[in-house]
Amino acid sequence: MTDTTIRRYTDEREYTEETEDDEEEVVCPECGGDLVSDGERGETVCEECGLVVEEDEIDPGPEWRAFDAKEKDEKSRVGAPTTNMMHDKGLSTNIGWQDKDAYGNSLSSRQREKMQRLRTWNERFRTRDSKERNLKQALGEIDRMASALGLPENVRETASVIYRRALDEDLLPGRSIEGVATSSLYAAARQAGTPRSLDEISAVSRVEKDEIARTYRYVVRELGLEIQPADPESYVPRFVSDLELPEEVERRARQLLQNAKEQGVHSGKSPVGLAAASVYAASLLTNQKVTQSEVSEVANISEVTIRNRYHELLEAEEEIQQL
DNA sequence: ATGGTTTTTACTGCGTC
DNA sequence: GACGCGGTAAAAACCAT
Repeated sequence: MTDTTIRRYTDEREYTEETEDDEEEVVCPECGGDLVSDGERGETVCEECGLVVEEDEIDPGPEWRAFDAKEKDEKSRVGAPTTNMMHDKGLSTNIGWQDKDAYGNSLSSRQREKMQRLRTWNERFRTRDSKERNLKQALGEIDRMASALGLPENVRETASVIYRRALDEDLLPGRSIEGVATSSLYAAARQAGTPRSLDEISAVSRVEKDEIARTYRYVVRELGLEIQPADPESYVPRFVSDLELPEEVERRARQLLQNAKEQGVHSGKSPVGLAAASVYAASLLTNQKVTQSEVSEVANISEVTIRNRYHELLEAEEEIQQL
């Protein structure tokens, strides 16, 4: 047991999951020969066997140079690398970037302008309504979960703000809407000081706990959300009311926790466990009849943990009184 | 992967109603 | 004897490296 460890119990540790992939080697899938790109037609052809490898319509990766033909020639790619990451798997309408018609002939300047406008609008609509749909579904989910957890209005709003930001920052591709929605709610609940444990959250979500945790970390990191480790005190009121204990217990519990904090006993421990223990200890001190198993029930914490924690709480209490 | 820390699980003994 | 409580050892979970 060390008192220097200031590990925080969080569900928010960051994992580095970023992988910077190098550009893939461009070789012919058939014969392995070098590929030569034909700027004229936007095709890539194998030197050896003449296989024509289709160029991608709209590059789903770095989108910003899809219209720049010169760049494209220099860094030509084979095929569309990540179509699965797109919500529609790249199946919705795409308009080629080249100003050629179906036969490879150049378009008149009038036509070119027209195509340009079409591209713009097609892109706008495509992304807009996919995002709208996305948002609608997510907000529905957030609402559903929030009411299942008895979370107030402001938390839902925060959650939806977080979700929107995630959407704007293109954090969605590769992650489920559900997962991100759940994570947003989790984050919002914590930010608002009415945290729900991962267990509680995952109970009402359609997503596995693991994924929620992972997505949560990701979202928090990408959006630079600042969320402190949950404060044990914020769980107290809920436990107290679930157990139908008087308000006196709540006050006492808070007091215990504050003392513990001053003594630094709480670092690295589960906030939920601490809260549960404080409630138990407090009801002991105020002569309420509550069993450990009852508390462990509402807090979703093992009795053993409650025992360990509440001893520590009482010790901390004594120490404080001696000063 | 590994290691250190915390939490959980499972079991046991003790006292009381 | 069931129940509440305490303790312990081993397993599992978790975070950090």
